[in-house]
Amino acid sequence: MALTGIRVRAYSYAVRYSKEHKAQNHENILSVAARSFREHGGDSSGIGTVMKKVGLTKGGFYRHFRSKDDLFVEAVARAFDEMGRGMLEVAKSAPEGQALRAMIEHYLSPRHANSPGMGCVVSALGPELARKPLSVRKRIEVSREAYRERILPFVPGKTREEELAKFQLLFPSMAGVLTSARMTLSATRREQLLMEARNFFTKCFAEE
Amino acid sequence: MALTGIRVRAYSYAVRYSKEHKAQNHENILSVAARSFREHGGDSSGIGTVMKKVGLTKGGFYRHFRSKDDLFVEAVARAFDEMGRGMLEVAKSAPEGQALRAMIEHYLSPRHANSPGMGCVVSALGPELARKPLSVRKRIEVSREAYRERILPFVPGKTREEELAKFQLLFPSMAGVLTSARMTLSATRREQLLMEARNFFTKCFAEE
DNA sequence: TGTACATCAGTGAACGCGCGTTCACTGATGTAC
DNA sequence: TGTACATCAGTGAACGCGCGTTCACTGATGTAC
Repeated sequence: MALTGIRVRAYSYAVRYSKEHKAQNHENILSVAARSFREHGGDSSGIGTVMKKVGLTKGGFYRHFRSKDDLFVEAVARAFDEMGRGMLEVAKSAPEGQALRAMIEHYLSPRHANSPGMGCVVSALGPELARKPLSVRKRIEVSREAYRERILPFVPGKTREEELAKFQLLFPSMAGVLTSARMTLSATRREQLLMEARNFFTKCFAEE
Repeated sequence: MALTGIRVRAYSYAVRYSKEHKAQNHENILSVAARSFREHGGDSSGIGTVMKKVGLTKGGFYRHFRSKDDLFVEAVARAFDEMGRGMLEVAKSAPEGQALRAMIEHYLSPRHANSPGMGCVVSALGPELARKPLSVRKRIEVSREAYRERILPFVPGKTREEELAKFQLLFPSMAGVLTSARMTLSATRREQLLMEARNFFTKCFAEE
């Protein structure tokens, strides 16, 4: 055993399942986790549950990730990516000059409010992310910045600083409103809040 | 034992500790919990830790609360109350007509961003609250509404509906920005974000 | 062509740990008589 | 005035449970020879 580590491997052995098979399971774990974390929070969604939903047993988890923290970081990255992809689609299929408006309406839609598992990471996990240890927060900030960079081209502004400043106000504010909407029990009051917020943010950020 | 339950009690017996002593411990548990929940989240701050900080053992907890959920609800109520009290102080010591502006500056201060354990419940626990079972959310909504009613007199508006609409936009938005600020690793970027947000919200809501 | 064997994704049982909760007990109190 | 006793806040050990993690094992694969 100890010797094999030193021995030069001139060829690669076959694996039980194809590389594609493993990659597929890896993807499945990630996307199930990305949803589960946003839906139930990091502490309340366990590895066992995630793996069962993927169709595997929890023991196999560690062939894919080194720890739950690792999964968390990668699932959050996946969630930011999904969210970014959705936003880009909305922006690109909006009429000329209406991209940001369309994104605001998408973000503050009842649909988004009612499906946290498929929605914005900040609104679903923000405070929890802020409490994570530094090493985790550093990695999460990277994927958050990637998300921001995808949205930024659709934020009006003369300079990049101006765009950044607007983004940093608009998106966190919308996240807060969305969280607040999710806290609101009455469906009519929730939808009213979302509507007022759509009007407000559109007027402030997406009108010329 | 079984019989004593049926017997009519014509008087009340003395207790080991005075009523004040128990009430004091009750208060201590609540305020330690209110802080601990906001600092570490509901799942990560345990009854044992809270009781130890109060100077008691965890077994005694159930002489004060029926369950952890009960503590959570009451601690959140306490947190809303503390927050409301602080806000009122800020509002009342502000110059004439500057109350809301002062509250915005207080809310979006670096001090508030750096001490989640003593700050806004929505910013520290929002998504978690939205995930709680209905019975818990109902009780929490009550204390949130009490908080809102204390702030409302300082929100400008011709009708109550107008004030409500403004409150519902301003405070959740600020909560989102605060959470986002707490997620931001760079202290300078965090303070810059807070400053920009103070300017923005003041301009939008507290200027005539 | 045949066979021994290195591979590693996935299994399922087990581990230690901390949690919320329970419970028999303690002991200071002060009322009942 | 004296004493038996009901009280209940708080103690500390124990409970069951689910969690993240570990590990010996399985078994299909296909290369080395």
